[in-house]
Amino acid sequence: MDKPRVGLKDVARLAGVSVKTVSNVVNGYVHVTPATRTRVEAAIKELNYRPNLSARNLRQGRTGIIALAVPELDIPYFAELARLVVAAAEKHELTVLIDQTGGSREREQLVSEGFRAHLIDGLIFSPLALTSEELAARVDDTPMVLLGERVSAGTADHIVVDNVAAAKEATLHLASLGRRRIAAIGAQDFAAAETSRLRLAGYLAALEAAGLPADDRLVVHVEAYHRADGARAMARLLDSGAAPDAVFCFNDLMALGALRTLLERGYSVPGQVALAGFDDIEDGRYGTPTLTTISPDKRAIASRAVEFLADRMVKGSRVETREIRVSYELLVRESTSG
Amino acid sequence: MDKPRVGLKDVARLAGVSVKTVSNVVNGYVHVTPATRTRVEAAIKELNYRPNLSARNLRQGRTGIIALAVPELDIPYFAELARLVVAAAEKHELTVLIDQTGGSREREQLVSEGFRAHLIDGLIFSPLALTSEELAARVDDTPMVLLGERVSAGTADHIVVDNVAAAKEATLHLASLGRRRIAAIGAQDFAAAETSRLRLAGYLAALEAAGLPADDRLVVHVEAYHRADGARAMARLLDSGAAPDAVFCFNDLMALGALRTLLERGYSVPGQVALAGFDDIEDGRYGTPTLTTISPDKRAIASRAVEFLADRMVKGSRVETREIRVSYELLVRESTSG
DNA sequence: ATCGTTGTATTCAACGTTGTAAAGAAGAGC
DNA sequence: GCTCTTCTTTACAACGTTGAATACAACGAT
Repeated sequence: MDKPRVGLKDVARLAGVSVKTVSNVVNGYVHVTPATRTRVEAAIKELNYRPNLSARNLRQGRTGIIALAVPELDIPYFAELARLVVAAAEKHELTVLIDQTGGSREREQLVSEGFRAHLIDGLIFSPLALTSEELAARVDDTPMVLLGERVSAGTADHIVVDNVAAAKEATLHLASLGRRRIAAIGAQDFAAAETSRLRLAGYLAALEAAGLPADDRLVVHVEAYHRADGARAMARLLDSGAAPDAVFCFNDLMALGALRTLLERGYSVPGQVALAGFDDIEDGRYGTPTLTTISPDKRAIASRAVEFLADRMVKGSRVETREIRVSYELLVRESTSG
Repeated sequence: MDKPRVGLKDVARLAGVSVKTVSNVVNGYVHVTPATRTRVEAAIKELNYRPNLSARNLRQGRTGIIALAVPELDIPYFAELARLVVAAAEKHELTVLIDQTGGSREREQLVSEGFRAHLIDGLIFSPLALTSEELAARVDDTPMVLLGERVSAGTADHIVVDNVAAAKEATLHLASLGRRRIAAIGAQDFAAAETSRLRLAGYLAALEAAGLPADDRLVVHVEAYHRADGARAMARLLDSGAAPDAVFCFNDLMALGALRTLLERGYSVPGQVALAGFDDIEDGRYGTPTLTTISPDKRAIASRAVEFLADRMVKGSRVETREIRVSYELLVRESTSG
């Protein structure tokens, strides 16, 4: 008795009705006599029947599953986002399947080319390695919503935060504290590094607006946006003798790494070096000092992304591609105001 | 031209072969002439054909999808675990669908009762609210592997860490530093709180072994295992006048919260209060001070869980239920050895 | 020539659902 | 009693795929 595999057929036989009637009961169709309904429900319970989703999906041409493709789940920003997306999807009766790309071009290529085709009805994608051009070259026609800035990505719906303005605001905040040697951690060179480019642009714009000179030695490049990268970058910055009195890290994770390095070496934060990050991850609220950061409206990102996707799943590609900017907020905490 | 929906049929027509032949090519069946294969492959590419997984699944009776049900993705421990499970599943050619239960009895009940039935081939479940009895009462016959201690859960495969021994070791470590008033943060009362019970048992065992008196005022109860709970618990502990000189937190997240409270109030760590956690999440390695913790072998947990599941998906319920203990390690860091 | 044998391709049915169309039952109105 | 309508239930086909069985060559070996 390993696989009794019960289907509508079995329930129907037991209840003495047709398969379709059982189907009707399961789907809450209105015109079913209370008597039959009860009988069928009893049979369902007795056999412990569960609808076979594969069959249903095949028949209906849709699965009710959407994918969320992010670089890594244990980057807190994406974990928080994932939680919110799953919650938002639930409201639309959608299930979320999470794909980890590891930020590798290869895996992102796969995702974009639709290797989950026919399994998912839509895709929310936060690309790291793919350029706008590569994304535009996509052939698969599964509805997709992109997260994160991609210049000229007119080929898909798009949820963005005004990275330039936000980075500028964060940097200006540091300047407003009287800091003159404001460093930036998180510059990146490769083609697809939009986030880095935009935040750097905001940083530079702020320096100019504040009448501060831009100094190449204050801009530190990193490989990835992890704690370890921030820690290393900070170490390099300090060793270089650039003597920063403030640092804007392009994300919170690097800021936490940088913070660790600073404290390890006996610097006081914000006394000697003020520190600001980007993302508002929960860790930043519990470190010592707590972390000043740019807080993008993640809840909005998640819910708008799901909305867009749900909409496009109905309307198909007939609608113009849309782009939405969600709001952000500068949260001043101890790392700049202790 | 909204939904051209290409299937084997269309490819077959274009290539001038039968549907089955196309299927054979897609599945890498050996006996296909190079000529036909090339022709079919050309047709596939031209039409941009993708196999319909729902149909395939329906036919084969399996989906290749397993679910991982955890309380919350943005609890770093689970995020890290999720990443490892996804990676392990990939090796078995399985896709992971992640379910967030929020730790609510209702959602956990749903998961356990198999509301994803027929969509998933197996389930890796880390329950929080359900008792062993409730889990044992499960009717759904989808293979399941449980993560985390559940006394007498002989009904499903089971991956555990020796929580009692680990908690004891952590506490003994604190005692070995000469601390006499070692507090515990993370006690819980409800029926299903196995983790809490076991770690508490380990803590008490260590006190006894070290010849220290157990003091109720040093044991703090919490609602959940988040940073905020740890912070509040620590505050209560300090306010109560219990004057601890060390604290063992039942997870790292609470330890980070507790750390925040301690530093905020000017305590030196580990000078005045030493601090140890459990889980070895990455945050703990970058705080200041870095966090002493018990590091369960998460990689093993993930890979064994997937292995067990894959095995049971083949063998069904014929095999005896198994239980595996994975190893752990005490990592001494600054919060106890600064 | 005949008989396997092997390799290649096809036909057919089935997986479990649900939409469509239509059949049967039960009143309402004449 | 008869038709017309409304409610309830049914039979059938189809979704796209693949396993089983089978047809058809081509080739050696008899």
